[in-house]
Amino acid sequence: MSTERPSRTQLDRNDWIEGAIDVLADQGVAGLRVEVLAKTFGVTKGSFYWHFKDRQDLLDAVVEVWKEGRLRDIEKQTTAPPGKELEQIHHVIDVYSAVRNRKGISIELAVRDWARHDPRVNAVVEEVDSYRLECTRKLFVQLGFPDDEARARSILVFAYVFGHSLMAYDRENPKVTEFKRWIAERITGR
Amino acid sequence: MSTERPSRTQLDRNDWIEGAIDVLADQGVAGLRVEVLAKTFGVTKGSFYWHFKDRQDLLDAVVEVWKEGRLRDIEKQTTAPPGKELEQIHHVIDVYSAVRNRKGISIELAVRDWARHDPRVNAVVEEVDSYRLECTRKLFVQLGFPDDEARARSILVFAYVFGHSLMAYDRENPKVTEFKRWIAERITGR
DNA sequence: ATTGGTGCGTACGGTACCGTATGGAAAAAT
DNA sequence: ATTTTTCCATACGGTACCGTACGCACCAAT
Repeated sequence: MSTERPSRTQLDRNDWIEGAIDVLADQGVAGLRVEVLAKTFGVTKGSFYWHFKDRQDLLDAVVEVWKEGRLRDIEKQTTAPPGKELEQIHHVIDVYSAVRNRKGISIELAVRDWARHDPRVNAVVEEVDSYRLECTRKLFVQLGFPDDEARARSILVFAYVFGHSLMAYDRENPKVTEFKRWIAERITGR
Repeated sequence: MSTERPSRTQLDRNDWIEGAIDVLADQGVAGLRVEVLAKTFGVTKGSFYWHFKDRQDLLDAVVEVWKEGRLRDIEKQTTAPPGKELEQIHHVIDVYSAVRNRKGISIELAVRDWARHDPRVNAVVEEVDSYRLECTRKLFVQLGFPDDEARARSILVFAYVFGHSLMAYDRENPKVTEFKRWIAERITGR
């Protein structure tokens, strides 16, 4: 229905995982059913149970792939040449609260909701959050802020962007861009 | 298992709805099953289908009750006598990001996740959000901020508190209180 | 040509639900 | 004391899944 590959002859573990992440993005874990997912690939679950032990095996793999992807992205987005730190932080805020990257936000929210009911997922999310906060803290420190203030600002950064995506406030408001800029300035400014 | 009433002889519609909200808080909509809910009351679903047309009927009622409750709370929490506006805003931030009120936060997150997959619920959430933002805007205006800035600060307030509850950053960090205070100051200060 | 592994289809039993039909006890109304 | 209404139990059919057993076609190696 959505992401139908031009019917490659074979499916491997990664194809299943990517498909699962697509479903996760717009249905949540609850919508992640083996037989349904198989149908989107045009195969039966006989194929699925060849590549995976059971449904939980797929879920574990999804979390793992998500985690690795996040850690890589965070590292990429929080390394800045000296003098570009502020710009980099603004970039982070933009990426997470943008209308583009809609899918990324959906995945983020789906995983977080998943984490609320699954301790193992929750542990992964906490790990990712810690890394995010730590990397952002460093950026603020390099900007000359004291360590505690850098920590507080990092928390504010991500609480804001995630909360903003929760509220989905992008409903046809022409001043939204202006508000976003003001807020970003408020978070990062002196 | 959780909120077992001392077995009142009868159950009415409201009992079911309140029980449903409890389940919603710690399982999400996906965990809201008729037969399961009946079991927590010590009755069978025969009782449920007496009070409700079907499962959707219960879900609609839950959303409605949630909405009304929110609107009342918002009004209560955003009316301040002149001179107490700042204090009131800080109170709002506290309530939503507190360790107490854990259930309220769980419900809030569950409803928001629900809204992502149900347009009708989404409409209600947007309505509630609008009211929250509007009421908070007024408080900021009364504090002397220009209108646009008041709007931006309102968005920041709720994006922050919801995002903060998403991150669940209250894990044994002794400085959390201090950070929260700094952030709240940053959001409301000049 | 035969063998063995790979990748998937088919078929099955089992579970957890939803919604309906029906009956029955107990309280309320008459 | 009936009758009616209220509230719930029981029983049933149906659906959407999960996981397993097994079969079959295809390809590679020998």
